Amino acid sequence: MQITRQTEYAIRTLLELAKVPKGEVLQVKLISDRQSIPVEFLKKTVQLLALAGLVSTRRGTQGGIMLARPAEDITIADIIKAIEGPVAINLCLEPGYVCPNQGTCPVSPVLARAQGAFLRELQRESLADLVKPGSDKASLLVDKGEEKQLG
Amino acid sequence: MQITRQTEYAIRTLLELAKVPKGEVLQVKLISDRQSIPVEFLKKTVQLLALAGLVSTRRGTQGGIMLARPAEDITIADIIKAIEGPVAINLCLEPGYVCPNQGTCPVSPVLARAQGAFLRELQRESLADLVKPGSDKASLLVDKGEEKQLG
DNA sequence: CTATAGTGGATGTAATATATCCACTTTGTC
DNA sequence: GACAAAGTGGATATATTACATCCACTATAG
Repeated sequence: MQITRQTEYAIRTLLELAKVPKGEVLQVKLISDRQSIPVEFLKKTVQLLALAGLVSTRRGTQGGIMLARPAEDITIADIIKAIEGPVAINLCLEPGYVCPNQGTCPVSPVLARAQGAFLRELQRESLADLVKPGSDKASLLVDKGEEKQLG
Repeated sequence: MQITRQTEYAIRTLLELAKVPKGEVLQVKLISDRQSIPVEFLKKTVQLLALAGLVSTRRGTQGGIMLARPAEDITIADIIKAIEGPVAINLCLEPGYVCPNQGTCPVSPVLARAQGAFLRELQRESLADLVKPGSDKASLLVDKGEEKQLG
């Protein structure tokens, strides 16, 4: 019930890229230093991001990586999906899965709605929104409180 | 980014309990048969549910387990929490965690909101709602479609 | 041609999820 | 009171996944 550390690395990486003027590249090594991410591991992560079409890469001296599309068009949902594959909060929501309880199971609809709400929320803000200062940091506390209310 | 199988076992177990007349118990063994859950594993699971105050247990012959509170007062969010502990979609949302990037990190607010939306959705329906027939099974397909739209 | 930087495969390690075994306690019934 | 049924709890095993490292390779700017 958590995004993986690799996904978090990916998010932080893309945020770094989003902060850089369009067209410029950043070296993976540099990002790994800034964000304290093991280089070799970050390299793998970047490959997944490239495969998903979120970053493009340039080899050789002066090489590096950059966003493959405008920061306005990338959301955290995209990043999670790039690293972890399609989001499926439970096995029964995985694409192609056929539930043995075909329609009699009342749980999957609920999980599906919750997952939908989750993704919808993540799609509301782009990387561009996130890197521009003065956003809504206060909401963190609010929502954390709500989580506490649960238990 | 998935609930564990154990959590799903727990959900299915509580649904079984919710279907039974109030005050009656079900044996763990019986539930494990009906739901094809390894008995020994289910026993552990039930212990967690009991610890969380979701089921109460009766030992000895004629023993078994039952809901510890009305089915109207139990949601899937409660069950997830009982088995997996407090929901924290990412490390930085875990209770007591202090982010090294204290307030400069734009990600946690977004994740927190998404997680909030997720939990809120799960809290909208109780076990009682789920076991009564004729609910909203159609929404499954709708929300799955939306997930596809993402990729 | 050489240093730089991404590519890709193999491998290792740790953590977690899943499951099993078994000895023990409680309790209803004969 | 003995016995069987049923939950309790600890130890252990296995599988899967997450996380990480190593290294040989390829492309490219200067």
